[in-house]
Amino acid sequence: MSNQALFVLGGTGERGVCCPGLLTAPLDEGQAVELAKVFKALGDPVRLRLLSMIASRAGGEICVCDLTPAFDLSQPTISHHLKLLRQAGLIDCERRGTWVYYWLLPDMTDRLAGILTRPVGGPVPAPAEAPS
Amino acid sequence: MSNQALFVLGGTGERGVCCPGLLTAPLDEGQAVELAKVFKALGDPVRLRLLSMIASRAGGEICVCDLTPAFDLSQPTISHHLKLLRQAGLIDCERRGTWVYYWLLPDMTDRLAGILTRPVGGPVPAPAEAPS
DNA sequence: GACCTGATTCGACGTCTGTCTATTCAAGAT
DNA sequence: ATCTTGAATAGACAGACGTCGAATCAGGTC
Repeated sequence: MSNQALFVLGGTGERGVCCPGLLTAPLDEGQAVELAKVFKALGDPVRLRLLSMIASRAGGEICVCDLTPAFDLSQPTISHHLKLLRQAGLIDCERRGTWVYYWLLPDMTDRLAGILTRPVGGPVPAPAEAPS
Repeated sequence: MSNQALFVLGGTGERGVCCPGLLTAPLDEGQAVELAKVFKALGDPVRLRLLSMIASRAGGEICVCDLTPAFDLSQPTISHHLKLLRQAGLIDCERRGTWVYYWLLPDMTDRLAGILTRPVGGPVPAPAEAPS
């Protein structure tokens, strides 16, 4: 159950349109639960660094053995964080011989970016911030 | 210390350019810690729903008294979640008479969207997903 | 086969988080 | 001044989370 978390996120099928969006209409319970899983995965400094290392890697993928030494953490801990990122649908991996390689799944980050992007008009510009 | 969390996020000054980005280069420790605080604030279904209710509100702001009854939670719990969103720099509030009104701070969501957006070229398209 | 190395899984443990009730604070109304 | 209502704070507590060491699994080498 990796990418089951895609309700608002765009669904698994084609979905050209630009996402309902967090900022345009109230999320319902189920949507919020699914979305929260993904943001929760991003809510840890170690996982953010892992994700950015994976995403920015020239060639598109990186070996666990190149990730681990960048942290002052045990190897099982890194493995744990990678698992959470994978369960959130942000990355995927494959074993090749002795090593395991990870890569970004850009669909998910694209969807998140879309969800956080305000529509041109917005729900209404907001009158001002300090009336009194 | 509300908006102290803006390193990668764009800084407090003007910063027209489109953010270093999570996906283009490895985040350093400090950047990751600050960014994680914001994503952590988004990593809860209740807070996501609160944020979306606030953001999508016509007029730009909403009274706490309109938020609370939408949830099956105690009033202090809602207050607690609003505080976390505020500390993350995602919303702000103001008391007007008996009531307290909240509104979105779009700068933060804009920055997050930018951070999650891949640059046109990308760090390199990624060769393919399943070599072997 | 036995052995070695890279990576994941398992259990345990301390900390952090979400929730509650009770209390306090702020602003009006009587 | 006292009371009432809306909201925030304080303290408590169960459950989730991040980390570790030990054990297990997957491949390759000898």
